[in-house]
Amino acid sequence: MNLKEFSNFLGLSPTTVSRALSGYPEVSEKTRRKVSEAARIHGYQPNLRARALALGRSYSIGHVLSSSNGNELVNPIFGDFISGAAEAGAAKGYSINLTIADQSSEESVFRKLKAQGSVAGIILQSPKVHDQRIELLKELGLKFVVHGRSSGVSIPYSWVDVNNHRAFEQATTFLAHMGHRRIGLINGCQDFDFAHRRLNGYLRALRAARIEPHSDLQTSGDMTEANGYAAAKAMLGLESPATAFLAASVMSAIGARRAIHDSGLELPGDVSLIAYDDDLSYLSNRQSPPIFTAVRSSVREAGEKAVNLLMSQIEGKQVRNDQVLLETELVVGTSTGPRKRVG
Amino acid sequence: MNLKEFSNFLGLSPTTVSRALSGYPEVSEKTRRKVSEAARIHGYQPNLRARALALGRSYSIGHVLSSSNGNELVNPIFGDFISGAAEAGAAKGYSINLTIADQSSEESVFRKLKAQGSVAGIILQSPKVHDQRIELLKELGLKFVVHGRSSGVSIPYSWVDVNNHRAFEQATTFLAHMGHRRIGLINGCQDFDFAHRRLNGYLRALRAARIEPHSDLQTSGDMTEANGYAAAKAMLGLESPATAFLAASVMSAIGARRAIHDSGLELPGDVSLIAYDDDLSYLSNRQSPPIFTAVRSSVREAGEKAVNLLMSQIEGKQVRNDQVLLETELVVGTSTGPRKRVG
DNA sequence: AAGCCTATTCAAAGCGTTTTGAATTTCCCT
DNA sequence: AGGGAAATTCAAAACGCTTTGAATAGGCTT
Repeated sequence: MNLKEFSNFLGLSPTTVSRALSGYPEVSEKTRRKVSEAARIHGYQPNLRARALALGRSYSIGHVLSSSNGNELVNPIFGDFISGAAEAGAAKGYSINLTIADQSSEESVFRKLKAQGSVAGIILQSPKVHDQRIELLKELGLKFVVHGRSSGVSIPYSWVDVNNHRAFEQATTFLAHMGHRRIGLINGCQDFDFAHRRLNGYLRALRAARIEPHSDLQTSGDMTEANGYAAAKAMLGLESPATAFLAASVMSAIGARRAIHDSGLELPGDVSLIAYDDDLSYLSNRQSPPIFTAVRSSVREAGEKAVNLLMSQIEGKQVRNDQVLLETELVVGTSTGPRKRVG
Repeated sequence: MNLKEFSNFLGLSPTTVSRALSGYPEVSEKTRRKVSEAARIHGYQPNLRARALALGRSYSIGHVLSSSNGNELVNPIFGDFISGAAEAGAAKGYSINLTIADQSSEESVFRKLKAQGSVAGIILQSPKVHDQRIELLKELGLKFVVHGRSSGVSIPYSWVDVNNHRAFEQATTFLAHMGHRRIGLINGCQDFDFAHRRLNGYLRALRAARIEPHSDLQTSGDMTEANGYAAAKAMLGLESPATAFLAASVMSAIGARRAIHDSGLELPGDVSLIAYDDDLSYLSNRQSPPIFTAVRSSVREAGEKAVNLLMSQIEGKQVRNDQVLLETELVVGTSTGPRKRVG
């Protein structure tokens, strides 16, 4: 059933029906009621494609999932992030348009999204240090919000990020106060901006505590269980082994925990461990007390915030470069304790 | 730049340009080359919304993410599944349309997708036992493929599923052959069809091995680390404790592993553990030897297969009810061993 | 060079909305 | 009852594409 048929059936013009349904004031309350009642009963809904064409905009928010070719690593936070984003969008009638692109085709995907007009705006994920895509998106004139920031990009843009620097500085300091001086950092991939900031926060705290940083105690890589295991295992095997760890995700923390057990050590008796906790729904660390001492910030909430920012940009008149910095909370769980005195 | 401008610029009619770009035979090779060259240089791409309207179909595949209200649990397999789906879709120019709905609004979301014509077809996720949505989708005349099956639904429909029954039967038998007789099942939520089938596979193997099933040894719930821990902990505390576990996901297996260590037991010395492994990219169990003995099937592959099935249904003339049953492989890792003889 | 058939190209009519500007109705006032 | 303003309603023109049916150009044959 299309508008023409439906309005014929009602004995009204398409104009009136369209206006009645969109809530314009030029239509009498009586006919509006009649129309919306009939629409409900007969299940009439305006065709979204036609509507988008006439309106010149699509009620859809683009996400481009990047598949680093070959290595098809899906970010574990993706599910929770997108679910938050979808919910925030749904509240205003937006749905999510998901595309996938490898590094080489990403630019052309953005251009296509722009030319085809299939999205009203874009959420950019996992920015790298000096991420080229930000300038590209500005240049293309696409509206976007970045989940994260990109060090080295000087033009203004809109973002939602966690205070990663402060989070890792705080966590490192916490361990230092417990007497730990061999603190291993199991970081995410260095290319990513958030990993970069976390490293800086860690180094800053070490400096403040007058602890010499050691490259042996700093690793970075995919935030998988396996990598967490390998990194922790290596740092426990050093001549002067780590007595505490900072893991970039609960997933790597789980791997580290396995390495600790494998090495015949106890948590938190022999070794301490702090995780960065994205508060993922299927990997909850919200027991009381929490399993892992952690710096926590909900990635779902970040998804919601990012979409809300984007929508205010879409609906707003002027371009705004709103920025939201989320703080983490340090929650103390059962994985940390004072450094064990040897001998 | 739209078609009219672009064709004006080329000194050709919109008709010819449109045909040249869509590869119709009625246009000379010479002009086609000229047109596509110019399109590349000037970055012309047909507006997707207008195209969809004219063609009467959208190049988009719908996924409805269900947010069981309040409890916002995102399925951990979602990321990998959707990434496989997106990739298969992208190969044929389809993008993914993601909507979110809670249980109560799900039906109206389907109706809306149909009425608005915003998707060419739908992928239905995580079917329950006798899932109402299947009949609804048939009735609405939407094309769809189910990821999983639904026991109790008798009408024919298209699906991609793993042989869950066989997988759990095989895993249980494997443990029984190692001498285990107290085998705990840490299952997914019973409402879901896959959990139902897994339970049946487990029971069948027990029967074949002449082991009496015990309700103490069967739990079901969200496939989280926390639940895996709680379930295993309880079964290890029984008067006659479990000596082996089957976990419905690697995530619950990790929780179970923690419970085992917490109870002062060793893996696989004291207790054995088999996981169902979705082969998630960030939770890989592909080390050699694998950490967990597991029944494995890639959920990413399932995503690809489901979308391919859907697209053949969309593009094909007649409605086909293709069905794909994926088999799991049993990979032996370091988490299983013969039952420890006591005393 | 004329004639015919085929290979190209084009103008115009959709697709299902929204929206502009005009036409109609309604209502109130004198 | 008549006139004018305000409140409703409508016809027609976009939006940017595809596609049908008609028109033109091109290539052969005689």
